[in-house]
Amino acid sequence: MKAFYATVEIEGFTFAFVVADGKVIRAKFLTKESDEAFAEEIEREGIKAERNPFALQHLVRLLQSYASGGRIALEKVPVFMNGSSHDVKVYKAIRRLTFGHTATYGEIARIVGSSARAVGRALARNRVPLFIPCHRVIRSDGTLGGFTPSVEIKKLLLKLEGFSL
DNA sequence: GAGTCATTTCCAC
DNA sequence: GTGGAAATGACTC
Repeated sequence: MKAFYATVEIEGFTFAFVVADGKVIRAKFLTKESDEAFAEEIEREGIKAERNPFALQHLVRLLQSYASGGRIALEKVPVFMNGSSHDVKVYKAIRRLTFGHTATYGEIARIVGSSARAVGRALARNRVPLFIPCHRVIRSDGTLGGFTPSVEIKKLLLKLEGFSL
């Protein structure tokens, strides 16, 4: 598969994403690893990704304005969802959450007919964070819950969307 | 199967 | 109201 990748700085974190066939197939906040390491990780999955911010400049701009506080509907960007049918149901439910809205794990669970615990597991495996806005899913007691790789990122993203934490 | 979770809910204090 | 335990369901090994 032929794919392109690019990175964007969001609030001091590097966000890398891979696009193939006009869809985002993989995204990740890089905490420790370099973007080269990210490219290698992608390649191990059988995807040859070439760094080409120019080809992806539309998305790069979108992310940059999101990073500077713009109301960008990232959940509208086409993504490739892989995972079990349960995972995909969870992802679809979450993509209905628009900018500035949140839901609890339990609410998502009721929509897809599973349990809060299972929703958390599905989100932990989310391959396209931000585009599937898993940071908008919080715990019912008002605390954040978890985030991979770091809740600090979840906190930042929610702050970007206007929540005071 | 047993063990692992990015949770929730219920029931004693 | 708080704290702990049980229920929970999908997943991995």
